[in-house]
Formats: sequence, structure tokens, C-alpha cells
Amino acid sequence: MSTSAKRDLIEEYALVARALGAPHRLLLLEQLAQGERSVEVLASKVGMSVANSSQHLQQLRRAGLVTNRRDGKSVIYRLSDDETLVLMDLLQKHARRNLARVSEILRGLSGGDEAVEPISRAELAQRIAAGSVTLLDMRPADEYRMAHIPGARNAAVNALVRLAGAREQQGEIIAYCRGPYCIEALQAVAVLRNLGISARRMEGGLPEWRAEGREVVASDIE
Amino acid sequence: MSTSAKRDLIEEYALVARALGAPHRLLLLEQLAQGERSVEVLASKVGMSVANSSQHLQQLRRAGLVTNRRDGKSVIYRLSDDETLVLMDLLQKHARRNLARVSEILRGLSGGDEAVEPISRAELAQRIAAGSVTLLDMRPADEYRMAHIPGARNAAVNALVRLAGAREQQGEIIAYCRGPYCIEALQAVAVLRNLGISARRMEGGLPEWRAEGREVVASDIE
DNA sequence: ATATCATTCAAGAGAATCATTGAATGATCT
DNA sequence: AGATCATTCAATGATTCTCTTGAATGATAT
Repeated sequence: MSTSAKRDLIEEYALVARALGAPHRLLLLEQLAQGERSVEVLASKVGMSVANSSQHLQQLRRAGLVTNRRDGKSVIYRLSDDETLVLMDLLQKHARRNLARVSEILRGLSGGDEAVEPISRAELAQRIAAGSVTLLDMRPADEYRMAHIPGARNAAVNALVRLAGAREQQGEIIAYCRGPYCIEALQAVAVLRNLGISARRMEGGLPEWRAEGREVVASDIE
Repeated sequence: MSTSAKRDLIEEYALVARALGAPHRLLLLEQLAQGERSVEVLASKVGMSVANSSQHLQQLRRAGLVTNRRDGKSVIYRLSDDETLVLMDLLQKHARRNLARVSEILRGLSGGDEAVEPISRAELAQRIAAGSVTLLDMRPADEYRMAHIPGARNAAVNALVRLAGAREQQGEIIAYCRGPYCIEALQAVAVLRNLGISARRMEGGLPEWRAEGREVVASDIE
């Protein structure tokens, strides 16, 4: 009995890990880290069919990673826990430390300039308060509109070159995006540094910022 | 290109999670958390064939969770990182918080007495120094022999009742075992409290104790 | 009530994963 | 050099996972 209990427990732990073990589900979680979403929105965001998304979401739910509620005709999913973010982040950190392919890709994305340390969220918050920083939100416009760090400006990687020419310098540039699996901020920093503009990225992303209870605003307030 | 880079990264993160997503592999990791082991020893410990163990170990290696080296005829595997422990632990914590079945099983094992808070390793270390505690190592004898907390006494759950009758009281009893997926310490506490003896378990297990740089000893020194 | 809409369910084809078996490799020991 | 031992490899069937398709459900709105 005790042996089978152990078996059962381990099976459940494995279930959680398995739920994290498919790229599509990680993409769904990344979306959910931005905030709660309906099945339809999630499906279109990650580019898969609604039925397929629904099934993956249910797997995530069985693993206790997300919860759902009905809102009118829609079913809204959300992360069950801010700790889920920690789990996702640990996965990424582990991969970067121990898998050569991962560190290679990341080095490639950051233009070989991997020595650029990210700025901590705490320090960034101070710098924002002091006004000595220009903040770039590198996420899609609709996500920016829903919530972003106060004072941040929305930008796309493609538009950076143009934007850099016209901009008025105001302190160091800090870029951020979705969170653990974000790469746009990395690219942004690479592009800007190539142009001779000093830039860094924020550690983590908006979800982590929010999980720490820091302020975010929606676009119509700005 | 940037999109495919993101795909590749996420695929790697999922690979890590998938490696954690099979009970047999979690058992192997639990063993490895006790210390480095050869393939043969691991196979017999978790009760699977050598060939099968070897394949699972290679999967863990591809995910960067373990490394191996040759030592004479044997290949010795070990956790690649103390952070691997954190990952395993987080999996368990998440499951306990968010999966009803898990908390039920755990409640059953601890005799319904789940309110018994574990003692932190830091506090335990102080209590040991003060001599005001009786320590029980609930792992198999061979693991105890390889390394245990100084002053701990090896015990099996079955032998606890007998042991409790004969024992000389010396402070509170603290039990520990393997680590994140340990249940023996939980059972020990339940048995002892049923006998009216005050007992708690240590938070985490021997691997976490060692990961913090605390002292362990081998049996022949005792 | 009926129509509509978002989501879930059910069934099936295709791919990936798992355990077993027996052979191959690579290092040691005599 | 040959024998021995631990591990890995390769091939096989069994199981499980993934995605698609089309129908079913459940809630709202007219």
C-alpha cells in the first residue's frame, strides 16, 4: 500500500512534467502568463485549431497548471498559480545552463553579445521613478494595449531601426517582453547595440513584473 | 529565422520537461539525488532492466539533467546540477498544491495529521548542535551507510514500533529521508504520533541538506 | 422556443515513446 | 591477446500521444 502510494504520487508528478513537455502547451502557457484568455483567442494567438487548443488546455488543467471558468458563452482559462511562472522559468534557465543548443541559439539572437546582463526589475523600478530610462515593450500591440509597464512604449523589432533614428535620447533604453520564453527583447537589444545605442533588457518579462505586485496600466489610460 | 529560433528554443524547453515526465525517470533522479551511481546500481535500485535504465538515463542526459563519466568498467551518472533538485521539488510542490489526488494521498500517509509542519533544515542544524533532538534516517540501510546527517540513526518504518518501546527519550524525534519524493519520513511521523510520541519531519531530505553545504558522514565513521 | 455561438467530445490516422530481447562496443584483468 | 564485465545499440511489438474532422453540448440572445 505504501509502495503503491509512492507509485501514485510519482505518477502525478510526472503528469505535471508531461503537461509541460509539449511546445504547443508551453506556448499556451506563455500566452496565459500575459493574462486570462478565452479558448478562441488562445487558439488564434498560438496558431492552432480551436478543438486542438481545447484539448491541450484540458491537459494543462488536469495537471493543475491552469483553471477555467465560464463567462457568458466563452470559457476563460488562466494560470492557476503564479508559481507556474516559476516552473516555466526554471525550465528555461535549466535549458540555457545545460543544453549547448539553447545557449547557442540565445547567443545568436543576442548578436554574440551575450555578456549584456539584464537589469533587475527592482533596479528598473527605481530608474523609472527617477525618469532616467526609456522603456520599450516589444510584445504585439494588442498585448501591450491590455497591460504594460507605465511609461513603456510599444515597439516591434522590425521598426526599431526607423525608431532609433527619430528618437530623442532619454537615458538608457530597456526592453522587455513576455517573460521566460521571450526573445524579442533580446533581439531588440542586439539591434540597438549594433546601431551604437546602449540598451539592455529587463530580467524576466511583464508576467514576472506583475507577479511581484508592480504597477501595470492599460493603453487607454496612457 | 527568428520565428524558427523561438520554435527551436521552446522545443528544447519541452524536451527538458518531457524528460521529467516519466515515473521511471523521476525514480532514477531520486536515486541520483542521493549521490552518483553506476547504471547497474541504479537499475537494481529502481527495479528495472539495465538496458532500459541505460536508455532512460540517456534521455535524461540529452535533457541536460544528468551527466556521466566512465570509471573503470562502469559508467557513473550524476545530477548535472543542484538546481535539478529544485526542479524536482517544484514539481512536487506544485502537484501538492494543485492536484487533489496528491494532497489526498499525502494526507492519508501522514495519518490525517497533515497539520504537522516540518522543521526547517536551519533550525534542525541548531537543535542538533544543542543536542536536543533524536534524528531518524528513514532511508534504506545502504544509502544510510553511504552518507547521513551526523548523529542520525537508521530506521525502517516497520521497525519503528519496536524501536519506540525500547528507546530512551532524548528530545523531539525528527525524521528525514530521500528528498522531494520521500514518503517514509511522513509515515514515520504518523506512526510515532499514533504511539503518543511527539515527532516531526525535516523539510526536504538528505540531498537538500547536502546541497546547502551541511555536513554528512559515512557509516564507518560513526 | 429556436437559433447562434464557443467549447467540448468522440473517433481515427499517423507519429512518438516504452519495455524487451539479443547483439555489439569498450574498457579492464589475467 | 583473449576473456570478462558493464554499458550501449538496434530491432520489435505494445502503448500512448497528437492532430484532424465532424458531431454534441451548454449558454446566451432574439
